[in-house]
Amino acid sequence: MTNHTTHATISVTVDVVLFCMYNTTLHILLIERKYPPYAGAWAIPGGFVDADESLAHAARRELFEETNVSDVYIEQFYTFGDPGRDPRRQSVSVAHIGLCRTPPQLATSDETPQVQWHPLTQLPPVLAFDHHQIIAMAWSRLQAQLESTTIAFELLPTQFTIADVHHVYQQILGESLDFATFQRALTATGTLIPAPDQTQHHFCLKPDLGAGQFIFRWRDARHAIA
Amino acid sequence: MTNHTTHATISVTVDVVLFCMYNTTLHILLIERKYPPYAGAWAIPGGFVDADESLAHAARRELFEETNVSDVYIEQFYTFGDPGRDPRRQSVSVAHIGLCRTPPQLATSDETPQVQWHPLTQLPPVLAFDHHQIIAMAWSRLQAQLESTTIAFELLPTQFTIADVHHVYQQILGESLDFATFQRALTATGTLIPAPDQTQHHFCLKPDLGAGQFIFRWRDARHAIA
DNA sequence: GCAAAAGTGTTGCGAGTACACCCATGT
DNA sequence: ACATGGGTGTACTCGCAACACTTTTGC
Repeated sequence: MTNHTTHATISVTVDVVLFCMYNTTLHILLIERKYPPYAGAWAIPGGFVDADESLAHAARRELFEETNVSDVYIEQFYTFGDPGRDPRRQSVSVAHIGLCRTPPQLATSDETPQVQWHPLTQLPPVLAFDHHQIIAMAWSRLQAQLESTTIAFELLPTQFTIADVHHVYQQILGESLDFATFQRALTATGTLIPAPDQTQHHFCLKPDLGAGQFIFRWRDARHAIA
Repeated sequence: MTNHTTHATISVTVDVVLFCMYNTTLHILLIERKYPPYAGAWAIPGGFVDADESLAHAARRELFEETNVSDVYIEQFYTFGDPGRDPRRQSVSVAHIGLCRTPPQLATSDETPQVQWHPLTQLPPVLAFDHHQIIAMAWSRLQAQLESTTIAFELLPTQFTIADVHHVYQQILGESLDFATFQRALTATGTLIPAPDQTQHHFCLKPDLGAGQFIFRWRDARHAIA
C-alpha cells in the first residue's frame, strides 16, 4: 500500500460456479468458449470487473450477460492468481459460489454458443483454465458450510418440506443420511417456521437470521466430510 | 473471460494480518503509514502484486519489505474489492492470514517509520482503509479453522508442550478451556508424536499430514464459537 | 368413489458415546 | 510445572422402528 513505483498490470476477473438442483441431482452451469484460448472447451461463467463495480456485482452481471441467469445467491470463496493460469496475460480471478432455487431459463449469446447444466459427478474431462480446481474447491467449501450456515436453502424454494432439505444435503455431501436424525437436527436449530399460506408439511426459514444462528449439529456428518 | 473490449484498470494488492504470540497473548503486526491517504494511521502490511508473481509470494514479499519478517505461514482468506475502499483508485486486496512462531526481529524501512505488535483486543480505534474489517474477518476465520486444521501450531515452535497448545487455543478463542478435556481431545487426534531430541513433555506434529487428517472434536468449543 | 400406496413429519427407545469435573500419580 | 490416567455422572447422539397423518395413485 505504500509502494509508489509502477507495478504490474493485472486483469481482475470474477468467475461463478453456479449450483442448482436439476432433475433431483446437483448440477453446475457451464458455457462453451467461443474464442481462444481454450476455444470449444467448457468453462464456468465469468469476466472482467468493470469500473466502480463491486466484486459481487461483477459476478452477477457476468452471469447474467453470459447465461441470462439472474436473481441468484452469490458468495465469494477464493481468489486464484497463479502466474500462467491465463496464457494471455496475468490475471486474478475472484471465484464465487452461486446458488439458484429452480433451474432458470437459459439463453445463449453471441459470445457463448452453448450454456448447459452438467451433473457435478460427471463433468467434462477438460475445462478451460484452472476451472477444474475452482469447481472442486467450490464444492468442498459448499460442503463445509452446511453445518454452520443456511446456504443449502438457497437451492430450495422459499417454502419447502424437510424431506426436500434432506435431499439437498444428501446431494451436496454425496452420501445418504438417516432421515429421522436429520429431521431432529434440523428442527433443533430453531430456524424453521411453518409456511404461512401452504398446506401442511411446508416450512420456511425464519426471516432476518443473523450469522452464526444456524448450527446444524450432527456428529457423523462431520465424520464423513473429513 | 470472453470479453474482448477494454476494461477497468484495477490495482491488485495483497495484505497480511500477521498473528503472533507476544508476551503470552495474541498480537497482530501493524505499521504506521507515512504517506496519504491515511498518513499517520496504523495499517496492516501489504502492497502491490508484481509481474509474474503468485499471490502468496506477493504477500510474503511485501511483509518482508515492510517489516523484515520472513518465514511465516501464509494463507489467503478473502478478497476485498468494494469501490471506494481506496480513495485513490479502484483496488482489490487479496487478504491473507499470516502466522509466525516467535516474535521475529522487526525493522522499519524508509516507507514504514513504525512497525509494532498490537494486542488483538486493544487495537487502535482507527485503522487505514477497511483494515478493521479485514482484521475482524481474519480472526474469525482463524477461530473457525481451529477444529479442522493444524493452523494453530504455526504459532508455536516446532516442539511444544500440550500446555502450550492449550494456551494458544485459549488465546485464539478468547475463553478458557478445561485442560484435561483439551489434552484428551488433542491426543485423540493422533497427530502428535514425542519430540525426538528434547527432554520430556515435548511433542511435535506428525510430518506430512494431509488435509482433513486433523479433527479436533470438542462440543463445547463449538458452542462457544457460535 | 374407495382403497391401497406413497410421502411426510413425529415420537420412543436403547446402546453407545462425549463431555465436564475432580483428583491422584509420576516425572 | 507438566503429562497422564481413573472415575463418575450427566447429557447427548444416532440409528432403528413404529406411528399418525396427508396426498397421490390405481382400480
